[in-house]
Amino acid sequence: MAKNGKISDAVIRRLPKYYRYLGDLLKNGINRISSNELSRLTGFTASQIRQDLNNFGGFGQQGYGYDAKKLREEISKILGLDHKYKVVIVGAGNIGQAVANYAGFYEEGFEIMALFDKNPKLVGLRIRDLEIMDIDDLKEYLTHHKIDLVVLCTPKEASQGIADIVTSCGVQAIWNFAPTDIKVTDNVAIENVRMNESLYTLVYYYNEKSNNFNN
Amino acid sequence: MAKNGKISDAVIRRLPKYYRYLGDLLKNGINRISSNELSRLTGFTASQIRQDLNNFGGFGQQGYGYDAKKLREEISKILGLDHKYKVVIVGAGNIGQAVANYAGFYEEGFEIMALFDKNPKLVGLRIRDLEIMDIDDLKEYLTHHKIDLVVLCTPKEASQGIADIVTSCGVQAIWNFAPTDIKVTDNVAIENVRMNESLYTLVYYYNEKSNNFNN
DNA sequence: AATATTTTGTTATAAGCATAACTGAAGCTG
DNA sequence: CAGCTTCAGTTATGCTTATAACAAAATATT
Repeated sequence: MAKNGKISDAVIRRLPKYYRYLGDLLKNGINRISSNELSRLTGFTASQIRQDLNNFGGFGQQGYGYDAKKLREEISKILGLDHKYKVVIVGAGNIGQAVANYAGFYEEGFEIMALFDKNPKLVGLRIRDLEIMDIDDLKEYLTHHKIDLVVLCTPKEASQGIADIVTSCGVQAIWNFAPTDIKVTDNVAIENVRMNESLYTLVYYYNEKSNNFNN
Repeated sequence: MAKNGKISDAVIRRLPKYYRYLGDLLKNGINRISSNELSRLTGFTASQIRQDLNNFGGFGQQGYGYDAKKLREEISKILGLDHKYKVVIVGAGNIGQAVANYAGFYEEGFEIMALFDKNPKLVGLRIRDLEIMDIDDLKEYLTHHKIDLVVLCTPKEASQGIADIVTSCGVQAIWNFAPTDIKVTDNVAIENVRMNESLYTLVYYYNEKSNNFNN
């Protein structure tokens, strides 16, 4: 752990993977798991796994391992997946609709309350049970509904403006799919999904491997 | 740089961001940029930026800075964005369609050649200029077309199987949107877009910040 | 033209992170 | 139930990555 006592970002980003594999194990009826076995599954070293989990307390037992169900619940609590979250999607284009339609989020407690878009051709259209609303009504909506999380799927030119609006209405978490950097105050959590950067990185490694073949 | 002479992943993943901001600068008619100014824009330290760029050669000039156009071209070459790539999307559901419809990829040289899906209701449907093809014809298609990159947007149960098929047909790059770990041989580049993990991480930080408020 | 300033390239230092090693507790075996 | 094995928790080590410092080169200034 860092000297300031804060858990490092790298650790936090490994937790969802543990969470996923523990879920898989439970589905297969396996309830006992060692750091060694988890290492084999996740690709992280057993040492790292033990250290990661120990940041939050001793969830395991020497000579036995970890109880998969208990451990998964603990990680769930750490991440906050034991709560429900009210979500609004802004930008109901391709990505916005894809997020809205992704059933997996519902299962984990993310409830999509509304979708907004600027495009009159989209406004009024129904996605799942929700009618896409006019973005001009976003501020009004947010002042009357306590929303935890806004998914930002707007074109990059509009993103900062929307972010300003939603944070001014008290929203404290933004999941940003726009390929731009959003500035928010320190009390707002923001997480970027940078598909462009991901793709470019892939291409780099693709070429690196292809070049090897030509040597 | 690491001892083995290989550029570290962290460096590679910063390059797209430099690339993006350099593009923005050029759009605004700015052609001279210092590491200090780039630092202000990207949030990375000037020191890190200089070190990153120096991994690939001295693109700047002391006392002057970097020529934005030249530097952007260099990064383009490093990442391989100066080439064109033929892309096939497997899984034409929400995410597959979103990727297909995202115009930005075309601009950067990624040409979507075909879409495949298993669902008979989707097969035959047109996305942009492309008719969604039956997944049973995927192997046949790949044996007759040289494809650089496959975008995997299938349900997680199907993903490994599809990955096996496409790699056996010589595809050496997979952009995986399925929330599962795909095993590929060492000559295949794989990049995962883990939306679940991104969302869970966001929720962790959201709660961390909210808790602070209650103290 | 001489000097001060800017700014990179590069080296040195420090911080962060991951791996390895160790200790002791619990489970397993004969 | 004694000894052996397993395995988590924890400490120590090593490596990687980021930051800071510095020297040299080019630019800008007077």
